[in-house]
Amino acid sequence: MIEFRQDRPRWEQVADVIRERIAAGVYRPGSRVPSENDLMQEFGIARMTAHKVMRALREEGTIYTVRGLGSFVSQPSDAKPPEDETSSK
Amino acid sequence: MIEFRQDRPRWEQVADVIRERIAAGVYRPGSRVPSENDLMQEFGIARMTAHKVMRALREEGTIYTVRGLGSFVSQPSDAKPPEDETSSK
DNA sequence: ACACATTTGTCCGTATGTATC
DNA sequence: AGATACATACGGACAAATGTG
Repeated sequence: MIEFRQDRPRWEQVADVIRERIAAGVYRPGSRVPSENDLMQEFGIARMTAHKVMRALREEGTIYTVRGLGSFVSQPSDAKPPEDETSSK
Repeated sequence: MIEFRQDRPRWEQVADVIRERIAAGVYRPGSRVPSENDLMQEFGIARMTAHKVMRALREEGTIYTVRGLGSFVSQPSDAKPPEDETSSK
């Protein structure tokens, strides 16, 4: 169990942990990262807080999310799954 | 249609109703209780709320659940049915 | 073997209300 | 007033187990 600092939002601190695990290869490209429910369990946070974590990681391109399935580590070759029809391909 | 009180969670109030019906013999031991879909219809609640109701009743041992089949009233004599492949049949 | 419907398990997206800082 | 955090609640979607045809 991690200790939450008082001077920074919890969702940022949890996002840091996930980011570190990806960098360390604990979660590899294409594999699933913990669900919001998992984060709730592991870090003892509410669902909305866990949701903020995933949204932050998604918006920076670290992960991508499939509704009803889960979130996955982005592939280095395909960091941002495209909402991009103009320049891709 | 029941009236939901504002001071208690809906899933608790629905669980109360199911519990009362079991106590009254409306749903008897071994017989099926309404599915989550049924609860959605009857009480006008969302599926996740219905799911919470069933989880609460399951965790207190009032019912047991078989995925793909439904949930059933626990037998007083057999409150928690084992996964038993050796002696069944 | 296959398709289909039903049901539960699990997932994410979102909104509201409350409390705290 | 605003940001953070929690609990509740609704909605939509995919997966797996079960039973029937």
